[in-house]
Amino acid sequence: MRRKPSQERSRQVVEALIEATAQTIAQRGLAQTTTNHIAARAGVSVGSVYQYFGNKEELVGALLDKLVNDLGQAVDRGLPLLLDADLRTIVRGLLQAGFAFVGGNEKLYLELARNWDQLSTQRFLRTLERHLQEVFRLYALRHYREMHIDNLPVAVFVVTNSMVFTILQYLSLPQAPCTRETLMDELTEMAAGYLQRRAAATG
Amino acid sequence: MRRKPSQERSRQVVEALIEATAQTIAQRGLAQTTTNHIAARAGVSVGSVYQYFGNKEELVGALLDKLVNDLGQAVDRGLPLLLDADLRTIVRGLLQAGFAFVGGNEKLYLELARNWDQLSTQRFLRTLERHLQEVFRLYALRHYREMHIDNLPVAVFVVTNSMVFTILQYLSLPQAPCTRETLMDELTEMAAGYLQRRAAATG
DNA sequence: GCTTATTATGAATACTTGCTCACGTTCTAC
DNA sequence: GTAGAACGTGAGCAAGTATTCATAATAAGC
Repeated sequence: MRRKPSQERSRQVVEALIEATAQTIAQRGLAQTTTNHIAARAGVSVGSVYQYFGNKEELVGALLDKLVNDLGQAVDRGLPLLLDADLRTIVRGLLQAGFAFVGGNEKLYLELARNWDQLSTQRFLRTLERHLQEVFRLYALRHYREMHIDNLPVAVFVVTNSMVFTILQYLSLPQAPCTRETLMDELTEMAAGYLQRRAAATG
Repeated sequence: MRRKPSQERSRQVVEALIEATAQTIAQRGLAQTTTNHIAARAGVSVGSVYQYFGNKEELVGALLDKLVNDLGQAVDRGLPLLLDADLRTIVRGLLQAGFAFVGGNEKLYLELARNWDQLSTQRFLRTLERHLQEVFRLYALRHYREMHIDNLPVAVFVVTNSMVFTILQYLSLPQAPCTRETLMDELTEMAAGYLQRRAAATG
C-alpha cells in the first residue's frame, strides 16, 4: 500500500476499491478487469487507485488477503461442531461448508480459481490445508488415543486438492454430470474412505 | 485454418508455427506469448501466421488438437497391457503413464493447465475421461462377469479431476512436500480404494 | 480565516499487442 | 518463358490499458 490512509474518507475509498475489485472480477473476469473499471465502479477516479496501491497486482492482493481471512474465520467457526462426529460426517460437513462458503460469490471464486497459478491464489490452498491438518490432528487425538495418520501433510495435500479442484471443475462445467448431492456423496466416499484406511493402517 | 496449404513449404510453415507455439508457451507462458514471438521462433514473419490461422486462438487450438491426439494414442497404446492386472496396479500404471506423458513437456502442460478454463483445455480432460471410462468398463467386464460400477461417468469424473489437478498442483509447487513415488502411492490408495469399494457395493 | 497536509481528479503518456495490407518472392502449369 | 497462383514479408495501424502528474478540492491544525 503506497499511502496509508489517515482520514475516514480515504479508508472508505480503500474499502470501496477492494469491494469494487471483487465485483468487477466476478462480473468481467480477471483478465478483463482494468484499473479504470474498478475505479469507476468504486465511484472514484483512477488516480485514487494509485494513491493506495502501487499497482493493479497489489490491489488484487489486498482482495485475496481479505478472502483468505474470511476463509480462516469460516473454518474456525464450523470446526468445533464437527469434531465429535465420525470421519464421514466430518468430511461431508466440510464439503457442505465449502459449498456454502463459495455459495455467495460463486463467480468470484471461480474466476480466481481460473488463475490459480498466480502466487496469491496459492495462499488460499495453503491456508485451507493448514486448517484441515489441524482438524484431522484433533480428530485423531480425540477418537483414538494413540491413532495418528501417517504423513498427515501429504494426505491432507492430496485430499484438499482433489476436493477443491473437482468441485471447481464441477462448478465450471456448462452442464452438470450429476446433482450437487451426488457429487458430495462421491467425494465423501473417496476422501473419508482414504483417510480411514490411512489411519487404520498405522494407528 | 484460413488458407489450406497446398505446397510442401507451406505445410512446413504450418508445422513450424505449431511447434513454435508449444515452445514459446513453455518458455514464456501463455499470457506472454505473442504472435510476433511465435513467428520469430518459427523463422517466418507474423503475416504468415495469419495466412493459415484466423487468429492467435486458432493457432493455440491447433496445438491443443495435436496434444489431445497424442494423449489418445498414448492411452490406447498402454491400455491392453494393464487390463489383466488388479485395480491397484491399473491405477498405478495409469498414473505412471500420466507422469511419463507429461514428462517430456512438463512446462508446456503446466502452462496449459494454468489456463484450464479456456474451452480448448477442457477437451483434454473430456478425452481423458472418455478413455478412462472405457478402461474401467473393460476391467469390470473382464474381472467380474456381472460387476459394474454404478454411475461410472461420475466416478470417473471425480477420480480423473482429483488425480490430474493434484498432480498439477504437485508439479507447480516451488518445493515438493513429498517424493513423486509417495504422491503416486497416496493417489493410488485413494483412487483404487474408492473404485474398489464403489464396485463392491453394487457388483 | 489562514496555512498546511491529505485526498481526489482525469486527461495525457507510454507501452503493449493482435492484426492488416501493399508489395516482393517462389512455385506450377502450359 | 511466362502468366497466374500460392506464398512470404514486416512496417505500421488500431485498440486497449497501466500508470503518471499537474491541478483542484477537502480536511485538520491553529
